[in-house]
Amino acid sequence: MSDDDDAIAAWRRQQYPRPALTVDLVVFTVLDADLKVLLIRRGEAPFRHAWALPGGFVRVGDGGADEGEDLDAAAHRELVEETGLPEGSVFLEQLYTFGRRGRDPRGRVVTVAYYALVRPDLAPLVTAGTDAEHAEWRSVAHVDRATLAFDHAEILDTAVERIRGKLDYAPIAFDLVPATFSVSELRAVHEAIKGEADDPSNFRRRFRRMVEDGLIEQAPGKRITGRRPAAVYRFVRR
Amino acid sequence: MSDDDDAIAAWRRQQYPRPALTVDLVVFTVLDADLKVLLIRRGEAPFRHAWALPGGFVRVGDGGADEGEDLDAAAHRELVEETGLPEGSVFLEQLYTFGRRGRDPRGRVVTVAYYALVRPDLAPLVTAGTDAEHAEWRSVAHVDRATLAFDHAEILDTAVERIRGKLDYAPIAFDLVPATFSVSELRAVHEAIKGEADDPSNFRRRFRRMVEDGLIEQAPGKRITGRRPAAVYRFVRR
DNA sequence: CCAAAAGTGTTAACAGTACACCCATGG
DNA sequence: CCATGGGTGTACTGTTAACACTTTTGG
Repeated sequence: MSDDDDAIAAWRRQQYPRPALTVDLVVFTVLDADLKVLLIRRGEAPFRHAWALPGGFVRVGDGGADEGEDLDAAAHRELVEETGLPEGSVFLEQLYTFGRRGRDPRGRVVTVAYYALVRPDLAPLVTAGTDAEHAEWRSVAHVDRATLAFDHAEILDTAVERIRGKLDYAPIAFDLVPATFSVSELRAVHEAIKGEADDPSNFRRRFRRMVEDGLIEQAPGKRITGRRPAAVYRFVRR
Repeated sequence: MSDDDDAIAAWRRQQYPRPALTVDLVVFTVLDADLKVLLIRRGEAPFRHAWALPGGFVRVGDGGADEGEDLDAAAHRELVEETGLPEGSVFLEQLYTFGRRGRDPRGRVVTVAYYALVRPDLAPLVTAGTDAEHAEWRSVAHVDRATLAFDHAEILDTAVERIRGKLDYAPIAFDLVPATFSVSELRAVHEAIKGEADDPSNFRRRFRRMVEDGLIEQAPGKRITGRRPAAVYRFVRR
């Protein structure tokens, strides 16, 4: 294929200007029936000392032997670096790509945003990690959009919109509860994401339907809360 | 902000390797009750003579006075360049970003894919344009995925999946019919996208509800088809 | 008159909403 | 014994799927 090789060589000589490429992560969890997002306090300019989403540059390779990493791999790597959570324990999906010029004062930086869902039993491990002093779970409702670095307010709002929409037709709530959960724990997740109360009785019917459909199965034991113990269930992965 | 300026200068000297950045377009229309996608026959290596999605490089700027263009602007520009259709006559939305290493033999190229919806009365103008000989509307059902350039088969399938999903909750079908349309014309669009028949009577009921909700209003005149003439309607933009 | 599409109507099944009510437990 | 959340039931409403039927046109 010397035809191709020629074209490739010519193309490399041409050297169009290229943007820097990053991935940013919107990492959610639900704690105390409240939707939280993981924010990092920046240690360096620009936006030094401001709160920002975790993220970093995509390893792109040198165009030769080093081929770099896939976008998804970059997102996974950043997730592990910033949270310390084991690979595979967290739901991760591409959200949207933000490339407005001027969104980064350092120059043209395009970012591929991902969102992640962390189970609440893993959430405390994140802020207990090596980056303890500058990573924090913050209530999505109370985050001050105006002080977030870059265009991260827009990214955050896009991610919230996405999980609100997906909640109705995709089983994402199961990534925000422990491996076993009670009916009201799952309902609390729905309420935290939607931001409004959900009739316990009606939610229970939808829950029962999922059991009948084999999406959920009952697990042994009971959840002891100080009130009446609740049955616990687990999500059936397929 | 000399703190920022220092950081910016230091960052520019660092010069991480950067990927090339393109936008690719999945341009849909519906002709003869069949979902079509616009394909281009490539004139240059790699994948010379293969069919591909239209697209091109994002103008990124030189990091100085030239700031380049936004991603959406790049997609709009490519759309105009490749279809010749007037700005604003076509629905355009970001789809997904594909950045698998090895997806382009020339090196690391990340592409932000967009999808577009072209009204059928405008569709013939596209293939009649200056690029007439190498742009073609092809039936989505019959496109040979295996011979498409790059990872464009994957991009196409992602776009089809997207519009199938959105059809149920977003008014995208109105971007695939002329300014005025009959009930069965709109139904034909739904059927073309879903790929299955839709009960005419039940579709009519949903249609009537949209009229009652003010989403659609009746337009003067009738659609003469050779059979019984049908009432025509128009979408009410809000 | 016949084929075909426009257009109307009916039914049963199902899913969502609102609400009343009983049950089990810790304090 | 009582406050609280777990858990059950029910009446009402709206939506969907399936299908029978009438109307209007061109050939």
